[in-house]
Amino acid sequence: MTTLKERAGNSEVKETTTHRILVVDDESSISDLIATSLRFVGFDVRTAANGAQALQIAEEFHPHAMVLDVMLPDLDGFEVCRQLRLDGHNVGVLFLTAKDGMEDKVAGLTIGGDDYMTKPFSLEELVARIRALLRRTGAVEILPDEEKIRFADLELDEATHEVYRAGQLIELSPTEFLLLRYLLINADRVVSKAQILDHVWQYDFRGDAGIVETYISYLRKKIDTFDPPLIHTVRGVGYRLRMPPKR
Amino acid sequence: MTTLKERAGNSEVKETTTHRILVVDDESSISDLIATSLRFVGFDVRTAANGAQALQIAEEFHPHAMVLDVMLPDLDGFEVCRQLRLDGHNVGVLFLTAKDGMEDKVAGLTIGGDDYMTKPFSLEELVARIRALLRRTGAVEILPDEEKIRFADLELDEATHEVYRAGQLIELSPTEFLLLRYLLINADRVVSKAQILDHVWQYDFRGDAGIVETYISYLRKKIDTFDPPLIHTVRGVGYRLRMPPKR
DNA sequence: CCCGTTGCTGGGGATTGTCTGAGAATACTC
DNA sequence: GAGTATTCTCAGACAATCCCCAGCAACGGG
Repeated sequence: MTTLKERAGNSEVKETTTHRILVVDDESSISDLIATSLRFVGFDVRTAANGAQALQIAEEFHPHAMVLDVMLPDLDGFEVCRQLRLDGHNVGVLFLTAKDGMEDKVAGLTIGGDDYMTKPFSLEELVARIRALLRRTGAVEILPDEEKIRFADLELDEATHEVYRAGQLIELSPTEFLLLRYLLINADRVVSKAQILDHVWQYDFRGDAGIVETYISYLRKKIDTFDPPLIHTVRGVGYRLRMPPKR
Repeated sequence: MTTLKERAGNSEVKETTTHRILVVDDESSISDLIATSLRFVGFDVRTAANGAQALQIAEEFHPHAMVLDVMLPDLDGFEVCRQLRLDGHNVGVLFLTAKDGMEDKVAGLTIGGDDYMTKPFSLEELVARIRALLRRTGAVEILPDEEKIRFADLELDEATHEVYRAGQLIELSPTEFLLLRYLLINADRVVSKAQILDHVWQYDFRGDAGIVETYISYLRKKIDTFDPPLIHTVRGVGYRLRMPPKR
């Protein structure tokens, strides 16, 4: 996996106003990864390694949202959440759960505005869900209410999971959808295959970057057979979504 | 008819005006669950863990409706209700009871606009009943009195529990009805199987999400054999009620 | 213009997600 | 208390998707 540092200064859409996010996970590799990613898109992030610490930090930090592993060394994630609510913190929570066993415990996690993801996940998805969470819990009037991303005659709707090109509905597989969203968020900028891999694929993906080429090819077949092609290859660097130079 | 335009965030229909609901249950996990759910659909919620506390809070909070466990550590639910009425509080009550002989007793005691449910229940149903309660007790001119939800040629009537597709009456089992209702409330947006499970099924359901597939299949057989199919699968994400793409 | 490098794309096997029917267990109804 | 409706589990069938590979195309430096 490429380091996230290399991306500094050249990608993602930054938040206009700073929202505070508290990330709680006992594996520092995971919380660092998440924190770096969230910071980079403009959030104000703090991390905690256990439940007690989380409660303590929340007390002074007053996060708008939390990323909370359900499996913590001391209190479990649910308890942390419950205590926060008792203290009157109106905070949206994105729970993280391992993909085994816990699945039944997951019941009840999506009531209210909360949400959950199973590990491993893709960072792109994490950021998208945090945004959705902030939007839902109403803590935020700043984020646009409409969950659509547009570029040229491309339109991607997060709520309905629909994609239109030139007004025409296009069916995409889950991975294709994530990839296109990443390209759209970074419209007009070049993104490297490594960046794409880091954001779109699950963080434990151990294949090579060739897979990105395959999926770019899929996307092109589906959305770029229309007239002005939008997905452009920047040889040796990566890909870029851009309008044809008009004159 | 529930207006869908006032939909907020990514699910449920929010109240236009805030109504105050007091939730009384000695199990904090239950009252938390209920409170979170009610808050999320826009109510102003307070909780109490026993009868005395309930009376005290009611004194200053003046709730429009209450969710009241009949089994409380001190006074029982009926007594709490009686005292409130004596004090001139015109409040609709939704009683909660465990699933044991008590049911008949409760049924006899729910006078006027009151209602009761046996534990465990589904959150979707709870919200529906609170709304019905507010409507009946008249405390509320704000909620629309026509209790119908429509989408395309589908019509669901909350008062009569009837469902029509293309003007034709369709018989649904209780669970099918709740599921369809949830889909209708979230018409046009994707809902995950986990969300459906959390809202439609009883909160103590410990099975896996496969049950949702089964019920979607039942629903399709009953309401989607008509011409434009409305229930659509979004692979890897969930389900969505939508009109046939009209372009 | 040649050739190494990089990117594109079709093929295909493995995996995963979804649908549906059958049947057991439970809850209702008369 | 028998008969019916409903809920829920499970497993097989089917299809979409994921991922790897290999051959070919395009590019660009010498």
